[in-house]
Amino acid sequence: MDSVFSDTDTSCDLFPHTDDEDSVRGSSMRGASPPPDQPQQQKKRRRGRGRSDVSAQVVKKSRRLKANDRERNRMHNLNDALDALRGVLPAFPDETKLTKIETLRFAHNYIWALSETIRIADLQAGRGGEPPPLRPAPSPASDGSAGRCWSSGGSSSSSSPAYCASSPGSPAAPDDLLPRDALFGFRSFAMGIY
DNA sequence: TAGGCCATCTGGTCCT
DNA sequence: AGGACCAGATGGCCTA
Repeated sequence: MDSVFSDTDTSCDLFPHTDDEDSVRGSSMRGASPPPDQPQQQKKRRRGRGRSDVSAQVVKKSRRLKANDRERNRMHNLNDALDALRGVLPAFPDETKLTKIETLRFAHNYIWALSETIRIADLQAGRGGEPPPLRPAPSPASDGSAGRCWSSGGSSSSSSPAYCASSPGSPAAPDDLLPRDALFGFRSFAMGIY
């Protein structure tokens, strides 16, 4: 049973990457490591059946090249998905592109912030009272790599960030909902700067 | 120049 | 068996 995000081929559906062009057949190789010329192995083998060894090597090499091509394409799909994710995150027009890790962390925090906004709005609509306290942010530390800034400040759970003043809206267009300062504050917050 | 980020290659492992 | 996924290695580019 694959989840909605089950990989394997869904990414290809969402972000069809024309691998034919941009994975320049075989040797685009920017930082490609030089072919691991296995010298000692070359010298060692070659007893007896030379011919079948050669053909086996040819087969092996062509399999490797195909695998390289697939891997390249897979990474391109991954990057396309990352670009799509960047596209729905709030960003200033003149801002430099988020790195991969920044994009993931930002998205993680952004989702949390939006869900908090919705939760608070629902609660307020329900009883018309004071805004409930924010729940603690999900600790990215649990995912292993992120989050050195999250718990350090401790400001996130007590003081209501600026974005909470806005009404919940489409995640696709938070720029429209937030004043620039609030957006910056929110973004800094969501990026883990606070 | 060091450090960060990235693209690519590669071999291993898991899955279908 | 072949493909997808993953992590390590390598080298290029860019910026402080």
